[in-house]
Amino acid sequence: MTRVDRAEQILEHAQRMVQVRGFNAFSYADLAEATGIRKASIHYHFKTKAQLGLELLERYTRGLIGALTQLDTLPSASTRLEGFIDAYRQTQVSGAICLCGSMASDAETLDDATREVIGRYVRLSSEWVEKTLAKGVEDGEFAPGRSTQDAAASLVSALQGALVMSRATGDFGSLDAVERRFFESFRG
Amino acid sequence: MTRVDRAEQILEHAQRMVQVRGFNAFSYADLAEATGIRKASIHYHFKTKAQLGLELLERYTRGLIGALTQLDTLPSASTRLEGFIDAYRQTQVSGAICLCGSMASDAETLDDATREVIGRYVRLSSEWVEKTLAKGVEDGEFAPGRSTQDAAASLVSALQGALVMSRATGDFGSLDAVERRFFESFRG
DNA sequence: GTCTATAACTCGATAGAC
DNA sequence: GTCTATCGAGTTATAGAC
Repeated sequence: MTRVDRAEQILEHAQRMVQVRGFNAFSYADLAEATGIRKASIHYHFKTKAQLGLELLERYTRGLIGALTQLDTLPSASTRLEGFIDAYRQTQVSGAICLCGSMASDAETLDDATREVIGRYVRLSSEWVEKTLAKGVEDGEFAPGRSTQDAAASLVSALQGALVMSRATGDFGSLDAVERRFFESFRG
Repeated sequence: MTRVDRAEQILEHAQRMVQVRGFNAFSYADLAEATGIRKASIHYHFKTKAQLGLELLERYTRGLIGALTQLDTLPSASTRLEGFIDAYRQTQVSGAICLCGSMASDAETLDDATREVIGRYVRLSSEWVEKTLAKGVEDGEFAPGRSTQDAAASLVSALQGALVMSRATGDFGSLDAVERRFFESFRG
């Protein structure tokens, strides 16, 4: 297997493990078992676990940017925002939480560079929602009056929280509640 | 030191560590250093780490029930809800996240009994908010029309998420945004 | 209750052969 | 690129003295 393919395979498994179990609850031994190569070979691709975590987040952020670019091609602000929320729903039904939400929980055990990428992901999300919301208001699709900035920050927090809570309660309904309240507040 | 005092002291330190670093990122050695006794003595009070985690959550839930009972003595629904949100703000400024939010992130590494207590905590919170909101509407303090159940589930998710996100971004403003939007939606 | 000592294991990481 | 082998440190947990 080529270097990039193998690295990609490792990142794929590692991401899933972080999203399901947490960054401090999986090991190179787990990755070795999942990929079918030995621990030492994982170190060849990712020298340290901290480095693996950083590349995981950078890759995840690239994925976000790609997804948002895709969503931007949709015709209305509401369909774009529905698509955004749907991505969280997909994460939820797969039994995972957001990679950044998971790593933010362990933030104090990570280095500054890694924490910075998490912050950037959250800001990117929030700013995209705010921009999309403002466009919707501008186009007359949404009712004006509410703060688009507060709405964006609230939505991102609520979606992140809903994923974490639903895994503990087994109740997936809070994500729907978040979505309903979000759109309700911009109804004319 | 008596048995109960020592156990209480250990729980106090352990809770802080879980809220700041995560359940899988602190050890009996850390607790030994914090309390000034040896690792083996910690095991005398809490046989296993899983047992410590369970007792941590049960104690935290008792704290919630006590706090909600206190809040129920306040004169209006809005002051009660402000008090509820303020508790999250205090957690935030102390650099921590909710104990249940932290452990919910590691939920897949915990046993069923422990997960159950987390779920109970979330349900208790959400039901109290819903009840308080409904009372406010009934008393004419809040405008009717919105689903109190959706609002409660959204608020709890958003507060939990805001704590996690703010630690990664360094921006404490999302909690204020959540609060403003929550009360805004019930304004006449 | 708290101690010392240690078992049994897992962790991230490295050296060096192929 | 992947392997075997191993290091040193950390982990939870227990036995038994005081």
